[in-house]
Amino acid sequence: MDGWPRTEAEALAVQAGIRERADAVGPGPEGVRLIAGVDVAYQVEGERVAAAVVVLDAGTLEVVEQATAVGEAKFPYVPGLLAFREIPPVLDAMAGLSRRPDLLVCDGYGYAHPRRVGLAVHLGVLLDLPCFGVAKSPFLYRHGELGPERGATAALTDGEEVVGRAVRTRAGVKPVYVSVGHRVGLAEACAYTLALTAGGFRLPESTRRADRACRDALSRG
DNA sequence: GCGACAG
DNA sequence: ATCTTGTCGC
Repeated sequence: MDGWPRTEAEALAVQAGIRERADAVGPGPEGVRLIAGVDVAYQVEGERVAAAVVVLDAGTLEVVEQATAVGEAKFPYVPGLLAFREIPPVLDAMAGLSRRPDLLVCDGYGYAHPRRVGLAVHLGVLLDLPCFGVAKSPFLYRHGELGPERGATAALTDGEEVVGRAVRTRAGVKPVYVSVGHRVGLAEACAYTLALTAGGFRLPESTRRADRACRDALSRG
């Protein structure tokens, strides 16, 4: 990672450029066969980080391939600048894949971001791959009530603007927060989220697998 | 200015 | 994110 930002000011400038390159949420990719989950784990004290990309068969949700990478964190955690901390190790892991996924699912936000350049937008643009994010908390945003059944949704808003959707992936359990990243529409991202949680867990199978993989990689290597 | 704040 | 065992519940 050569010209990676080192200061917040540099990161903000990079974000502005990424936002300009972000694809205006079109209809999305056709014939998606490979869906990849992305996640990063950190070590308590040190700078060590581990990233994992796990590729699933879109039809069966079985793991097709996975790659991990361990290294040193190159940016601190700053709300709104999470991408600068997570992307370097993720790109390293991506380089280890033999096949290019058709769609990426990130653990965090995309468009639902103070400047509309969350992790899923940033990663999608850099790799030029369809990408969206699924977060576990609403961050700065709000949403109305949604039914208790699996599949219920409510708009996630920032003032008047809809930035994503709260999606109940499991009956009676706290919803997940889906937002668009790059080259995928919100409705489609939500549909993929439900398909990826058909197994009964709150989080997408893709991020569950990636979460486990990067933790293992961190504890071993 | 102060606190809150995806992971 | 991470520090953390057992435990209550379907």
